[in-house]
Amino acid sequence: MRFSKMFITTLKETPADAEAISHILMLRAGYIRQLAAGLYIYLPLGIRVIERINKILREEMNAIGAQEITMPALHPSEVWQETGRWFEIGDEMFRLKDRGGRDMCLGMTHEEIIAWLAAREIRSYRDLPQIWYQIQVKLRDEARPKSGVLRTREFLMKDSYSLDADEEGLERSYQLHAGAYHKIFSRCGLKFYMVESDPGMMGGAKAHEFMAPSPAGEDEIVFCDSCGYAANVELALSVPKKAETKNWVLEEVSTPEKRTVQEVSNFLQLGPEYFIKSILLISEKTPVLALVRGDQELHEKKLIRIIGKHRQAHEEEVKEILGVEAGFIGPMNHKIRIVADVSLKEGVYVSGANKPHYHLKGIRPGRDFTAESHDIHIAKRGDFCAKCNTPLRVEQAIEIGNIFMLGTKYSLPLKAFYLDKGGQGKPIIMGSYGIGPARIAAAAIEQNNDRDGIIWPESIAPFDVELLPLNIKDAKTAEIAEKLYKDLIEAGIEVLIDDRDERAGVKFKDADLIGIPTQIILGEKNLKEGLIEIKDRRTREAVKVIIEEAVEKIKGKINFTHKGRI
RNA sequence: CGGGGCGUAGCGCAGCUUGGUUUAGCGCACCUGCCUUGGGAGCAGGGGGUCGGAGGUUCAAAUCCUCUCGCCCCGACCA
Repeated sequence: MRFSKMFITTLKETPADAEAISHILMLRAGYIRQLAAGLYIYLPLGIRVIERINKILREEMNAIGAQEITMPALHPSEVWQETGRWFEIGDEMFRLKDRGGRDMCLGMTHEEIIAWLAAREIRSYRDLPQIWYQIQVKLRDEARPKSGVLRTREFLMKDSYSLDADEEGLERSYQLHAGAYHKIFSRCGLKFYMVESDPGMMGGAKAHEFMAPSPAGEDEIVFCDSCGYAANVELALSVPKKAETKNWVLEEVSTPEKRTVQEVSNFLQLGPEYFIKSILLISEKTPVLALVRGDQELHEKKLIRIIGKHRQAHEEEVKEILGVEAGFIGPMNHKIRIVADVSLKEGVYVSGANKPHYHLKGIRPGRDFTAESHDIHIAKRGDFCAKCNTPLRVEQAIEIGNIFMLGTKYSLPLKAFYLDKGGQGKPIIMGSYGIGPARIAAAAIEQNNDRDGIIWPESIAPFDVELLPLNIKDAKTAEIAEKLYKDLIEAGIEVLIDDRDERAGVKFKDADLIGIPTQIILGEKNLKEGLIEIKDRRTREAVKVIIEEAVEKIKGKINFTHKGRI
């Protein structure tokens, strides 16, 4: 491809709207343009990267026996009503009516459509297992699109779905996907982790996320370097540092106007780890008192899994239910359900006395109150691994893929059944698996860039090499550049030749910005000696080679295995 | 949805507080010519905006007021 013919518009300055590195660089280097919030145009360079990623996706999906199909982005509401998600999902679903007044929606994911298809086409256990996938657009009316291509309202997704006869089959399909995902992200040159994740509204028993560590990521993941435990903070278990058990006897202490843990802690000159925070919540059925240690934060999502959907109680409700004003609530003498964090299994604490302006010192869990014990705090750095007691690490990351075991959540309502060997009708066991190609591209940039621009992993760069004839008006330069260009293409290498009549500085700057991993520099002085330069974008190391040997040397530098070309 | 910031030429910005001396300005980009060719050159000439939109105040509005649309960031949410 010729630079002069290709639509490449680089920007010298950082657009004011961009903050994330990948967003800034994709804009500046001419990969994308923004149409509206969360809606992006992919320019010629951008689509080349996406296509290369998609090629890897297809190869690895096909390798585990998955079959490509394509489903509509526009869905009738009925299938979504049958699984209930039409009603469960709120504003995030784009809804519309067709000319006949029928409710429709734009597909945010395709479990319903797959189950619909399976219900019609799968009849016997002999038809199973199946893995179907597509690389197609998803539409979600995100509350807050952000960080360029990292969170958008319309995005490409490789989504696959497994159909199995039983749980063992699902486990196999799940493992096949986990394996394929490892290969995909490795081939894309990403640093990533597979972590346990919350199945959330997708339903089902087990789920994992693939996370590319980056400060631009929206997720936090917790790691144990000793036993390998890795999980999203949304469900990560941890054991907070123990507080020394004091020799207190149970006594009331006066704490006038001191309501928050912070205030009482300062007032009594005691660390927050000696306090019990008591939070009254109203779940769908009943009030629940949640207890966490004063230095811990209550984790809403963990609690949802235990008591279901809930909200904080209003001030009046606190008085009505517990008979005391907020700020002086303690765990003792209540008749309602109490859920305490695991860190409160033992120790001795201070908490509200259930009496205005008084706290109780010397409270012992078990003796003074009883509660259900669950991990309901937010795991943080320095906490200990719940499995092996090693200090945990926390890292920010971009979610680049996820895998879910769904079970029968979709097959039952959509009547996707098959007949087993005994002629019995059984629901198909499903799994669903997603990867966002744009997030792979953005994560690759977040993980690989420098002051001058992008440094693409070879496998997903828009081109393998960029040819830089510095002075295109010099006849010899032009002639050698053209020959090299043709020879490289013939050798199966994808080349961008900067054939513009620009000064050397401009070409260098653009080449570094665009980030093609290998640069071939043709300067007049070197050419006179029969030499060209092969320069590595990442290390900036350059080697001079004899023109005649250039093609072989370049082929040697490019990692062909990475591209799956062998 | 709550909080904050911002909309002036393709991009980055100044002007707005104290309305009129601005036919709205600067840098980059763009067009023409000369010159230059190893890290976003130089000189000369030139084109382009009516200040997000609507309404209002005023003799006079980019500047003041009201409404509205859009974008970014933090939070909530996130199948």
